[in-house]
Amino acid sequence: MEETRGQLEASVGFWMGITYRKLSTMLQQRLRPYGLTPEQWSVLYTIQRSDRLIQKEIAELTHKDKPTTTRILDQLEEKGFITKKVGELDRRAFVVHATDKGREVIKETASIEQSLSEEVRSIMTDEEYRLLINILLRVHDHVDAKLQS
Amino acid sequence: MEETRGQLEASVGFWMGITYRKLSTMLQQRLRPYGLTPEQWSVLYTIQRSDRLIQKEIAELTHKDKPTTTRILDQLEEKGFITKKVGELDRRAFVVHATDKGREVIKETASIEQSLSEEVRSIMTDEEYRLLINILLRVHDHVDAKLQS
DNA sequence: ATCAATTAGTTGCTATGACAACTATATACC
DNA sequence: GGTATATAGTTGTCATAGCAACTAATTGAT
Repeated sequence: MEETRGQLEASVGFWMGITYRKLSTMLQQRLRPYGLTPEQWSVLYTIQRSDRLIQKEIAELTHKDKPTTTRILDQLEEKGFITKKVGELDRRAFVVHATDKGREVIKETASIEQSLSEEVRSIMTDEEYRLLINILLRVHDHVDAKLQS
Repeated sequence: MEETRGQLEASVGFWMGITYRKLSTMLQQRLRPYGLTPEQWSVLYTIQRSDRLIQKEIAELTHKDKPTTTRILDQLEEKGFITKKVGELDRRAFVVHATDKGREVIKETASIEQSLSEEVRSIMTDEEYRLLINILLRVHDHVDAKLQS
């Protein structure tokens, strides 16, 4: 079956990228009316869920590097979804929290992300789903460990 | 186990993205000495494998859109890995083929991509690997069908 | 207490990808 | 044959990500 899919079918990495981008595009289309991209959504969701995080913590939770986090936060701030406040204990750090508008947009859009997740989940068995997550985490951790060295 | 991984663990899409980027970064680091990125590598590999493709075909085989394909081909051409020739039958199209230098660099680097693929494959059973590919394709096809409409 | 090393965040550069608007050529319809 | 439509490719814009170099504040070592 895979033989009909082009020359790179043997490389699970390429298929992971292709499938991920398709999923991301679909979420992007559904979120567009709310003025959020999928990555902005995930950052805002993380902020709103655990309020009073600093950027470093947001970066860790969302698995983004610091420059990417800075820029996504800039966009969320421009759109009025978050505010940044210089840390009281550590004046290098910014404490980020969601505005009412930010909490509101997450409330409105949470079902969009959730329904896409459920849609994906529905095309496989629970056992397959569990295994998929498990394999992704194993691959991630393996490669992550190698990248440190 | 997944509960310790942050707030987005329920969304397989986010984990697919995070894991894919880790894999891509690792391949990027290993390919760097050869002056190729993972995406450039996959395009050049595809060209060198089925010579005399036109850009549209390359785009389809590598699952990239036309603008992205144009730009990656521009970079490969600048580096002397490919040449473009106006099509004889269809003067809108460019026939792309790999130069000796392009074929040489794929020969030198094929083992890098292969060993990373094998490394990934080694951290799961054959059955898990088969299932992973199969699930990725199913998700891809499902979302792809939805995106058309 | 001072100076070095660490840490939080920013800025710049490059690559990729989605999307829209565009040019040039080819095909179809009448 | 001429016009409408489709197709191949390009260009521009924005968002994300990796990487390197940077600033400012903090911590640590003596």
